[in-house]
Amino acid sequence: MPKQVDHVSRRRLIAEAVCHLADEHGLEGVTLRDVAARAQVSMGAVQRCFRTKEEMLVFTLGHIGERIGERVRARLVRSPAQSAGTALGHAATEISLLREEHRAEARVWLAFVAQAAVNETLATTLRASYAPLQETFTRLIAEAADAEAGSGSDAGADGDGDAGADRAALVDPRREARTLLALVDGLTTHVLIGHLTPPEAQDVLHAHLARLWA
Amino acid sequence: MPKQVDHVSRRRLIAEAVCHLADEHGLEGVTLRDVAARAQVSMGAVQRCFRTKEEMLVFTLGHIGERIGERVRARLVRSPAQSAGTALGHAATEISLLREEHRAEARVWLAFVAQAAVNETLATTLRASYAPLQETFTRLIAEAADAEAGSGSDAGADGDGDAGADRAALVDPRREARTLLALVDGLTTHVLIGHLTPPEAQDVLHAHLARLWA
DNA sequence: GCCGTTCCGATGCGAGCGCATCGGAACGTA
DNA sequence: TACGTTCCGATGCGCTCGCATCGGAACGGC
Repeated sequence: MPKQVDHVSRRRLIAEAVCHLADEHGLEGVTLRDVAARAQVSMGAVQRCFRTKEEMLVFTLGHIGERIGERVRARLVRSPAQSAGTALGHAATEISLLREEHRAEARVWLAFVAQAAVNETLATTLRASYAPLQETFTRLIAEAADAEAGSGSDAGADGDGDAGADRAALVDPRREARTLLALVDGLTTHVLIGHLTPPEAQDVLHAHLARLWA
Repeated sequence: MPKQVDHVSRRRLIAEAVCHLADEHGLEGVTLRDVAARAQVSMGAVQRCFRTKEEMLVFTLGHIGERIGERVRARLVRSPAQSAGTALGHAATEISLLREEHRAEARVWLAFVAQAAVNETLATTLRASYAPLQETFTRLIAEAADAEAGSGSDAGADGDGDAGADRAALVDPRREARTLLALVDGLTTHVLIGHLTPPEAQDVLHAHLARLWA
């Protein structure tokens, strides 16, 4: 066998270049030539890895989705000892992409989301990333509600003596997960366009989470 | 004076054409030629109205923002007799753009939001639309909280006897407005990419509003 | 009726795009 | 070492883009 290259890692390398360019100039600023230049490979190499530009974009989107999902998972195993409620807060903070180092990722994500609204292939890829994310959040919320129902309230300020079980029955974990996911995406968007500052968004998110249990 | 045309109405006509095209193929599918064809004018006419493409896009964005803001305002004056709480619900439903006839508007909006993340001019225009919207929601929430504090709870199911005043003090209207705005935008986005169905989003929104007062 | 002004449709230009093509470099195998 | 296979960098093609240009149509004032 003659020269052989690692296609997988090269595809990832190219996907990273796509991300950098999309972060700077939006998806419209992503051209095969610029991608090749940014990835330090030739255009021919890019064309070998991806038959068309769309194939490249779809792969990149999947790549980002995987990375974000992985980050949430990593964050969850990093803090397993604490309550499900705090774990939920950590996970939500993780996907809100508010920290400066993830701002670029958020911009790229937003660019793809907009494109997915008019491109079914991208939309499918995007949904494939959202589904497990929502699943994870649903589970976390259910666990947190169970924990709250089982023990007394740990951080509540008011003297409400009602059993948590009642509240757990009132909270629909799936609906709450959807709410949280949509809220986080909306906050991220508003930060990106400068309508909210990161601390303001953080404050909103924190308040929402706090109300979930209070 | 020789031939004179109504520039204002022509600009609006062109803006509508931009919206139609952006709805179908995203902002990338908006070219001067296609816009001219869709608006049934020549390319020269488009170039006369807008010196550059960007100027056209900025105007279009402002146009949409104005239209949405106007719709909210119209909805509010149409149902003034009811409580501030229901008015809030109506306004939120209005900007969530979930109804089929507004889905196109939502897609265009999303396309512009994504572009605004990498284009300061668009971002400024966008913020100019969000600011009064948030202002309106802040006011509505404050009024609703006041009304709740003044009278007894009207729809609460639990037998909680706490005075509403305490709760009103706990609710920060501005923060709630930010939350609601972000949630609505997130829900709209998730509907557009097919992650949620309109009824699901409607359900989430309704539950969130209900919890605001309960 | 001629003129001055405003408008616009058609056309051209340079640039940049995605994609196809191909000659040769690189490298394991015999 | 000679060969066969895999890879890739360079180049070209056809196309579309935003924008500039310009000749003439439309129309009120003199």
